[in-house]
Amino acid sequence: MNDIRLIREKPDLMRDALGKRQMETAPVERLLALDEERRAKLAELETFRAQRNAYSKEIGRLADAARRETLKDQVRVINIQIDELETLVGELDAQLQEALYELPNIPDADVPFGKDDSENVVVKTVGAPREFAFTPQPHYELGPKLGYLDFERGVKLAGTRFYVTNGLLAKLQRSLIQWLLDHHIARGYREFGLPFMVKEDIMLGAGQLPKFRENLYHDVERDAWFVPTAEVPLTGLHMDDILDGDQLPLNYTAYTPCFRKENLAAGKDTRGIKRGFQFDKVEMYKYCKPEDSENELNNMVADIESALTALEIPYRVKQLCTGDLGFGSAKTFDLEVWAPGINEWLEVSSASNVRDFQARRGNIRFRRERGAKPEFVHTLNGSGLGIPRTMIALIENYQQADGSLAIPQALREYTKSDVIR
RNA sequence: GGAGGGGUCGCAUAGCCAGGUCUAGUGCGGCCGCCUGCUAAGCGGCUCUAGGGGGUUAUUCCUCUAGCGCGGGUUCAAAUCCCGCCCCCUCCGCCA
Repeated sequence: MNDIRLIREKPDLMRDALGKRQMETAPVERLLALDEERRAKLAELETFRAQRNAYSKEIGRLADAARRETLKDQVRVINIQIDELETLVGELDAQLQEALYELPNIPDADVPFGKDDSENVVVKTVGAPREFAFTPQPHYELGPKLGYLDFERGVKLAGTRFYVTNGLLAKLQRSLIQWLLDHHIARGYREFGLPFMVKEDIMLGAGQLPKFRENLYHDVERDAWFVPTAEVPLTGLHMDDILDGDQLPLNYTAYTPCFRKENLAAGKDTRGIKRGFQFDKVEMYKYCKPEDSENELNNMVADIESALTALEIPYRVKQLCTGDLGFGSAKTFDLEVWAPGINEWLEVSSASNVRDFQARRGNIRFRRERGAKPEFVHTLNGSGLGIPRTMIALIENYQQADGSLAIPQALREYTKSDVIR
């Protein structure tokens, strides 16, 4: 959510941001009109309330019964006005809120302009794709051949877009999660074990609702929503808090499964384990001071890169252009790994500086020092990493001519073996 | 699932039964000042959040509104009375 005062005072910033994102600017005009009307009515309402407070106080003091009754009558009249105005202001508030929710974050000045994902910019490519002496197989053939990846039983248990792993592949996946967490912890992140369901107001505060309602699983009886990413509970941790400025930045990491309803047509995008209704992810998250967020985004990207480097898989870093930037993000880098079997770059991480967009909505603030006014923190999030796609990269990059898989050096401590066959 | 107790300005508490100087008191903590070789003590003052209006527009300032777990209701007026919900504690029952 953007700052209404900023939009009020500098509407061109918002119009410009929408233009860069290839979006209509009409919502800004509607918002400005709403805001002006709301403030006018609010002033009116508050004047009446001040009047009522004064009269009520006087009634309490008056000894004369007749005069008391006269004043009571006057307040009753005022109360009719107040009721009307309260209803009106309430409606305007709701509309304003809704209008604010519809406006995306303002892209940073250094985000390249572009109309869509075709204009994202590859910032760097690290590691050359491995040369194979044989034709590398896609993971969805290799896995089942090894007997450790079972699509049929996934469907049997939970329907389309689910799968089952077993044996060494299941262990490799668990090892990967554990290694990633330990890797981040060693670089200064604190691990969290989180609920995989959250209440609706946490979803709202994290910005998943109302926008992504149709993509979320939830229990209608209990106000419990399955998390689509650990970013949601990690944001929720400090909602309505006023953090101590000295403690910032806070670097958090957590493993959770992620649940997303995405009704895609069957095809290239849903083949294999690339896009399930449930997937595992290790998430990274930062709360920091506004002046530090740009640098912290670079730090986070470096942290993700160090994981990919240690896993020894070729990757590239892409900066998203204005037209492809996520709704809440001011600046985003995607990290993609090379998958030689399916022959494509796979997004395993997306690291974003959200600035105060999420903090304002979730009311997450900090105080620079005792007595100072609370300010909104900046938040950043990034995957570190998405597990299924990283698994695809591991399986396809580490496959050997005999159909077995080598285990990356970094993970052997966890898997207690160096090959899967 | 049943019975009882509780949720108040950072922390601890008072206020609620008997609605109105509650502008929510007190203690602790914290900040500023005074006093004092130093420290401590003592004395005085200050202490939350959000929003609106006015004045300057760089900050300071003046004023109003709202907030006592959340949401409704009664009333001229609600921390206080009524209804619903949430959370915490104790005990009983059930259960992995």
